[in-house]
Amino acid sequence: MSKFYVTTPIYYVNDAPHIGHAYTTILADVLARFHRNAGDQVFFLTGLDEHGQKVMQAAQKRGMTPQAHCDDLAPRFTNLWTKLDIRYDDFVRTTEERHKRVVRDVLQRVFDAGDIYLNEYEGLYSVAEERFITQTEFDSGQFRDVKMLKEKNYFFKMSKYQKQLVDYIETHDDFILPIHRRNEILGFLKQPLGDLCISRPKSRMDWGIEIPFDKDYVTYVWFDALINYISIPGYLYDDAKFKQWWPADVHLIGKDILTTHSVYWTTMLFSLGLPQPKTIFAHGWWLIGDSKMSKSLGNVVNPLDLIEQHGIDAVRYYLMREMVLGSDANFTPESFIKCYNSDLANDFGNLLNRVSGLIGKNHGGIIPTLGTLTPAEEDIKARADALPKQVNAAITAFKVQEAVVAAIEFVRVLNKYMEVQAPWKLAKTDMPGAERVLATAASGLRLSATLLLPVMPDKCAQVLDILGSPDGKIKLHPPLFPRIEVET
RNA sequence: CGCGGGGUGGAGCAGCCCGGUAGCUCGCAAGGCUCAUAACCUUGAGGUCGUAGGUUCAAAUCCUGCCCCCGCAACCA
Repeated sequence: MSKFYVTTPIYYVNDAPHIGHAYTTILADVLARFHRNAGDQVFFLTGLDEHGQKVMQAAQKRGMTPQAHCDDLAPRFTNLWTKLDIRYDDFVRTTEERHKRVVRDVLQRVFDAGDIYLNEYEGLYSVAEERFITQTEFDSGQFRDVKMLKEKNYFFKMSKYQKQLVDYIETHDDFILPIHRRNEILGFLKQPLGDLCISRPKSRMDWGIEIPFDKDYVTYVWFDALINYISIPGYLYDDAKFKQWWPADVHLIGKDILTTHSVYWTTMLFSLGLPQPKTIFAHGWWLIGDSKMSKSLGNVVNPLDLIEQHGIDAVRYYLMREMVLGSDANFTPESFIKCYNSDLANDFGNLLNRVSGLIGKNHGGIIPTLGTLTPAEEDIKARADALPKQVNAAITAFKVQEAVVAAIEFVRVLNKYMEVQAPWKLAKTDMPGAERVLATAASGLRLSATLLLPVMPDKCAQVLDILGSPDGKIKLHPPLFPRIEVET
């Protein structure tokens, strides 16, 4: 038995959650559930990033104080997580004192260690990005709201750790995944790394955590936010807890925030003398019908709509089944319906109906016991024995799609087995044979449901309840995944 | 030389890091079954894995060149 500490990014509270937030969080939940089922001690942390300029602006626009704005939006996230069946172990809000005190302490420590210095800087500042940009970046034309700004600020000596970071990445294969992201970062690190501006003068922006050694400044939102990964497990305040959980096993992130995690965060940890997380995993984006999801295009998918129509488990299944971790995936209602009908209705749900129906009709509703195996059952059993290992290996390698596919393929094997053995025929001539087949199918279905439990907690629990145990009585049930009929 | 992603049977994809007879789902055709959510099962048609070279006994997979497609104001996993 080991421990598993998984994090999601803490989401920036300037708007309502969308499918992207939901995806990352569901992914974390699925991994967490797999590890819990494997007997691991699990700590699953998610939460909200509530400081920074954009939050302040969003609040101003609504005529609210930043805190009131955050307090208003926070339940929209937590309520969604409830609806999505997310079982996190802790939920951090960066405006909480238990987080802020650690950020202040970290700033002080890094400062005392000589890794923070004050410097006057004049340069191009992107209001939108909340940071100074280089001339090259400005020339790219990708930044708006750029103005010349001259001010004193505190800088973190990121450059000091560049070599150490490169060495670390090169000697730790699983540190940044997938591999192409690792190469991307190594490529980025071939250029000299600058230092990171980590302060904002209150005169310009005061919605943040005050820097302990200079009350005229608050700290940069990323320097604040990243620390949640250690503040919540008790860094500096609960040694036992911190020792138990840190380093994290995986920081799940979207590919857009790879640099902040693999460069900013890692060098911060070096400065603190803390071990690095085992893995930083950057997944891809959900594209909506081949284009990026964006609010201005109006194609942002609200996960709640889908859930209301088809149930949370189907949505969780689709998201895990469809995206190869690390690549982008395409979200369309059509592909959702295909995936649902094919895997869940026709294969999984239908197999349950076949098995439970036959047991009900021919065997008095009592789930038969196995009896003597024939080669056909030996074959099923061999596959069944191999399956959990296969699924666990896939999960360990962050190949969630593979794990899900392996489980559903086994369901197809069972459907085929049923077809070949035809227990509905055997019932007329060979009752023990019919029982043997149905017992095998029921047991296989229980295994599939057990393996898919992390992905579809509710539906799989229902399957396990319906099929109970050998010798038990099946429960009557409506179709678990009614087919979605598409009107043409 | 801006950055990144991608080009695999009709559609959507996996495989590529760790070379070894090209796989899945959907669709299509024929057949089977009839317990089941018009679901299930079998067989078949259909691909020189963008392209030109290279390495190798062997390349979708590694290397090099080229072509084509997509995304890149803000929001944002």
